[in-house]
Amino acid sequence: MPGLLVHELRMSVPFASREMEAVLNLMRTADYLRREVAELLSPHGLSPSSYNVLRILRGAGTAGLPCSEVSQRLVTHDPDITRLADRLMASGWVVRDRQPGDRRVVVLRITPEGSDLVVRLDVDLQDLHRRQLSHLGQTNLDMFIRLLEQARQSEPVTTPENP
Amino acid sequence: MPGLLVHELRMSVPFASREMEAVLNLMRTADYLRREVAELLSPHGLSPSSYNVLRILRGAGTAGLPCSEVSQRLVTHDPDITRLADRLMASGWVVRDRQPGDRRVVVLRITPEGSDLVVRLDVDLQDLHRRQLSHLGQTNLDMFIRLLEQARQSEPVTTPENP
DNA sequence: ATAGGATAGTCGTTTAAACGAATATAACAG
DNA sequence: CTGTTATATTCGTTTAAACGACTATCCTAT
Repeated sequence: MPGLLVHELRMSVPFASREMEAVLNLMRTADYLRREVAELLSPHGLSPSSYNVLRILRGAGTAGLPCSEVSQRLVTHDPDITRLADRLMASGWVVRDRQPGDRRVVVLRITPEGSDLVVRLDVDLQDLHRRQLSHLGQTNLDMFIRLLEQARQSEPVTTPENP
Repeated sequence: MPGLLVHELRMSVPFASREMEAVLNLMRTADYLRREVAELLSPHGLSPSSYNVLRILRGAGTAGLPCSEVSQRLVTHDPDITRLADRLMASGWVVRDRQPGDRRVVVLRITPEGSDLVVRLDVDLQDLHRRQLSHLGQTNLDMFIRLLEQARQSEPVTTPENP
C-alpha cells in the first residue's frame, strides 16, 4: 500500500527510500502543527520561539537565566537570543540585567506581566495540543514520543573538522 | 521514566501533558533533521524549499507544472512561489512560460542543468536520510511513518468561519 | 456582449532568520 | 603583570518568510 504522503503530494513515483519518506513526513507534520501553534500565538504578538523563551524564563523563576542558557534550552535552535529578547523587552514581558559576578553574561528575567501571559496561553496551548494529537491514543502517543527521541540519535556527520 | 526531551531542555518541571511532549519532540526532531538537510543543500545555493520545487518539477518532466500545482505539492507550505521561482530562474535551473490556453497560469519547467543538479543531490540526500534514520530499523520506520501520517489527521479548528 | 465574481500570479512592505564580524570581559600561562 | 585565548553577547548585512493589496485573465449568468 502506498503511503498517505505519496497521495498528498500527488507523487507520480514513490519515495526512493523508506527513510526519505519518514523525513518528509516529519517535515510536513511539523510544519502543519507549528502553523497552528503560530496562529494561536500571533494575536498576542508572539512567535513559537519567543513564547518558548517566556516559558523557559517562567521555569527559571525570579533568578532568571543567562542568554546562553536560554539558547540551549530552546526547542528549536535560534542563534540570536539578543534580538528575540529585544522584542520581549519592548513588550514588557522580560527584563535584562548584567550578572554581578561575570559582567559578560546577561541575565534574562520574566516580568509579572510576562508570567501572566504565559499562564493564560498555556491553557490554550494545552487544548490545542490535545486536539492535535489525542486521537492517537495513549499507547500510540507513547510510541510516537519514543520514536521521535530515537530519531534524534543519529550518527553525527564525519568531516575533516569532526573526525 | 522521564523522557529524553525533559533532560535535553533541562526542564525543572515535566511536561503538562503527553500531547505537548509529543508536539515539542516533533518540532525539535524536525528542526534537527531539517538543519542537516539545509547544510547539505546550501553550498549549491538551494534551500529545502527550492530543492523541493526542483524535485517536483523533475517529476513533472518536460510538460512542466503551473505555479499553483507546485505550491500544493510542496512538503511545507510556501505562499510565494513567485519569488522562489525567481531565484531558481536566476540560477538557470527553471524556466517560466505562460500557458497558451489560459494566460493566467504560469508554467514552470526544469532545465537540463536543473535536472542534472537534482539527480546529483538526490544521491547525497539518500545517504543523509539513511544516516539520519536507518538506525531505527525497518519495523520502527514503518511505525514512525504511520504515526506521522496519523498525526496530521487531527480535527480541524472550529471557528465562526469554519462551522 | 458584459458586469460580477472567481482564479492565478505578482509585488510592496514588514518582520524575522542566517551568518559572520565585532566588542567586552574573563581566565590563564609565563 | 601582560599578552593570548576563550567566552558571552551584540550588531551589520544579506536573505528569506508572512501578510495583504493589486493586476490580469477567465468564467458565467443574464
